[in-house]
Amino acid sequence: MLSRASKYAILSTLYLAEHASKEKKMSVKKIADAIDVPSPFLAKLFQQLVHAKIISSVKGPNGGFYITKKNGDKTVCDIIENIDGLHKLNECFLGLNECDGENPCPVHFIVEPFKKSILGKFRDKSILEFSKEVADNGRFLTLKHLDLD
Amino acid sequence: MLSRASKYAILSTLYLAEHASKEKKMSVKKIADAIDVPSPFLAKLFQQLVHAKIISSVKGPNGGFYITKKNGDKTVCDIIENIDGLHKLNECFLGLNECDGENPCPVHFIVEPFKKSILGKFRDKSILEFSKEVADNGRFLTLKHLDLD
DNA sequence: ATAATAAAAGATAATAAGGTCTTTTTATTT
DNA sequence: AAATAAAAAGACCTTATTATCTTTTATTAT
Ligand code: FES
Ligand code: FES
Repeated sequence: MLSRASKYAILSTLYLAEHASKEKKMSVKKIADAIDVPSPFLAKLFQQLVHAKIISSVKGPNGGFYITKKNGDKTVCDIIENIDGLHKLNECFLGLNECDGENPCPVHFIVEPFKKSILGKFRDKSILEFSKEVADNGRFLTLKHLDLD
Repeated sequence: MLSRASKYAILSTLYLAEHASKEKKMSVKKIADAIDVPSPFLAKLFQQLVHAKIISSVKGPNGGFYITKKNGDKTVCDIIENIDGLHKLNECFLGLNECDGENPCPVHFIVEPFKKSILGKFRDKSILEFSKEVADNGRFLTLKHLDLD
């Protein structure tokens, strides 16, 4: 449904929201290591996100990426829109050209509410709210295999 | 979530279930044309499905593919399992290595019930039942752009 | 000013997914 | 028996995605 690129971008942005700030910027390398994402690839993705004003960046020593209040109002939806395009969230589960009630596939009426629900969450919650939720629940959104024992 | 290959395989098999029988076998070409799927690609997919005894085939003149009662008891789940592998239906929506309640991502509790529900449908309904449902509702499961006016 | 640091930009490479083509085998019809 | 039709098998090509590398530019600390 989402490309790996979008997933990387989402996880990394949430990580950034939780761990960086204007005062404590973070380099791609650090973030990439933390959540186990290929760092040159992430660099590309972050470029796009800066362009879309979803995150901020400063070059040079002590530079790096961070998230301002204003950035934080952006949504996961905005990330997806900029990396994959929103249509990726609205495709028919079985690949029909149109996903709607007019000529629905056999699972449409299961898929439709799910899509509505997830799109809603991605659109209505800001990135900061998402990241707060993650932190409050003590979650680690990393691709690294963690041994949590 | 599902690869295009799986989607093609599912749509084509449902088409086959509705339109072919031991007495009226169908060639790849015909099916591919009907639902607008690349025919050599479909041929490959059908090979795998025959191997997995999900559909049947006979070579030579008036040969082709068809579905027996026994085939018809197979499920969409079986198709997915043979083309993509079932794990494709159980991945984390945001790409985490494990999708479970232990370290869930922010959308896990929306995704989880959806996955359960769709997996249930794919596992409990036979291909014949699915295809009957499609026929009864007068649906066309094709990738061709239909002008339904 | 200079050196160092980190992002931006763009070119390039590797891999995987999707798609096609050719030859072989098997069954059917004439 | 010969011709033909269709699937099986496998090699091959194309495109998109994922990933990396190199150069340039901006910023900061010395
Ligand atoms: S038509 Fe297939 S999911 Fe909506
Ligand atoms: S952990 Fe992300 S969907 Fe289950």
